[in-house]
Amino acid sequence: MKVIIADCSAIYTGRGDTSLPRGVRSIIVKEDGSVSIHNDVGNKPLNYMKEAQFSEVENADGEIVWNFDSRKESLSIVLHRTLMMTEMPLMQNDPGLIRDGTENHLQEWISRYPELLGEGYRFVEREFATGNGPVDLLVLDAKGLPVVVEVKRVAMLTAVDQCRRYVEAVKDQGVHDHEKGFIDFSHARGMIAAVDIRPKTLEWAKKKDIEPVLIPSTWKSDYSYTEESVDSPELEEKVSAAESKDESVSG
Amino acid sequence: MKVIIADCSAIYTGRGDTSLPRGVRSIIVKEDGSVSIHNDVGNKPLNYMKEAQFSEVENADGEIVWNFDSRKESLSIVLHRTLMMTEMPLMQNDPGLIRDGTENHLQEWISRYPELLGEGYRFVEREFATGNGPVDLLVLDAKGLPVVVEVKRVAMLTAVDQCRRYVEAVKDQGVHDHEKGFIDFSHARGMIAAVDIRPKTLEWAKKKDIEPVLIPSTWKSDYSYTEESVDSPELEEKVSAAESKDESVSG
DNA sequence: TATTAAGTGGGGTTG
DNA sequence: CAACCCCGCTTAATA
Repeated sequence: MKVIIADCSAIYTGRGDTSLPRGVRSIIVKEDGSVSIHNDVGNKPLNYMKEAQFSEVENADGEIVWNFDSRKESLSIVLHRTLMMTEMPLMQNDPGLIRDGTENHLQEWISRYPELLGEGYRFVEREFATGNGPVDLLVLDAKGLPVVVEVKRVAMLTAVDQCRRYVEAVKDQGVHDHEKGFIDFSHARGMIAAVDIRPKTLEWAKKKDIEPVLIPSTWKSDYSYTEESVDSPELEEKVSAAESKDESVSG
Repeated sequence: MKVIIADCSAIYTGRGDTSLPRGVRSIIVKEDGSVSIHNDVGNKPLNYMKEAQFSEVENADGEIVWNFDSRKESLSIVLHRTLMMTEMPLMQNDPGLIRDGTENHLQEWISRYPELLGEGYRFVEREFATGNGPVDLLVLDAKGLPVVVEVKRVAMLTAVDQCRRYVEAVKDQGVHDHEKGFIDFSHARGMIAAVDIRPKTLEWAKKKDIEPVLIPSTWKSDYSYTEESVDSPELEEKVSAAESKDESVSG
């Protein structure tokens, strides 16, 4: 990884178009060709590009220009004055971050306890294809009628939007020949299962006949207690995989 | 800005929970207290936190531990071995990035040419509050009926969701006493104005009575040609504002 | 402070 | 490759 401090300006064209006025910033170039320009505020870079093709040229004013190009975008950085440049090797094949308590975990956990959603509810499928995107959970209520469940940690208005879209999509399917038996989607209902449902979202969901279900925030501790394949094994796996490949300074 | 290269590990708790296994990475600490941990791939940090309260302690193994705390979250970094540490001042009051061709620009441009949306259409308001979020454009059609317009550069399914939510929200308002006259929202319609509408989105929009309108991709050149208050003035304003406040090394 | 939405969103997954 | 969705999204604007 290279770190450069420089009085620089930049122009990006690609998915958008941006220009960065002249100023002293840090430029970080990674081993894979990724580059980012940082000011001294916040975590996001001002400009950036990943896995780019690098080339150095000189402009009409005799200044160094770094070009980073990929198929669809390009970033051009003018180094008006370079104040510092250092380079240090980092770990290769970084195992990366272990996330816990993600929506995916929550979804998996709820699928094991469908009774949380309603008495007599039965789990059918996760990530069920509706035709307008996969819905988190497909379950059957006590009467055997399908319920389409959008799982969220925090539910906002867009969760209601999503859920309605799925309900309407499955209704278009009519009767579905599922491996677990025929499912008649013509009377499908929508449901939002979330640890936190915002007041406005709650109101809107009820108005649109999407049933809100609150999941107790204690689910996480129960999850890590019951589900042994989550914490340490995943970590150990990642670490050992990384170590076996790693040839970096950390070895 | 400080840049540290260290063999480190980290634990974050806050909006989620993550753990970062031990490895050599770069740690960047900015002037405002923001911190981020980078590996040698991509532009995104592994762990990060903004505007945090810093404290340094020592753990049971005699290693240095950096804690970054804010009201709702905390990041703890164990420095097993520090390999490098440098510090350099950057520009203060960075003018930041100038974006061009944003959705906001597109929205403003369309509002000047409401005829694009339909013959005899009149512009009423941008960012009109619907009660379920602000809609990009509120216009009146040739008959004087309100049309709620969602503007997008690229329209996906969520654009249809949004637009429908706005239409349904304004319909709840009934007759609205707008400064430009009474508007009867009971017959409000929805519209998506976008440079690119994806096939599936187009299909879904039609199905849900949201009228799709394609904006020619040439809008950008027309915009920068006709709208003089966009490019150079904004840049100059930002730069001069920054310079007047700036006390950094770039001055 | 909370809500809402855009972003060069990033990144992973699935068809 | 496109479509779709989660993310500790981040950041900005607005009420």
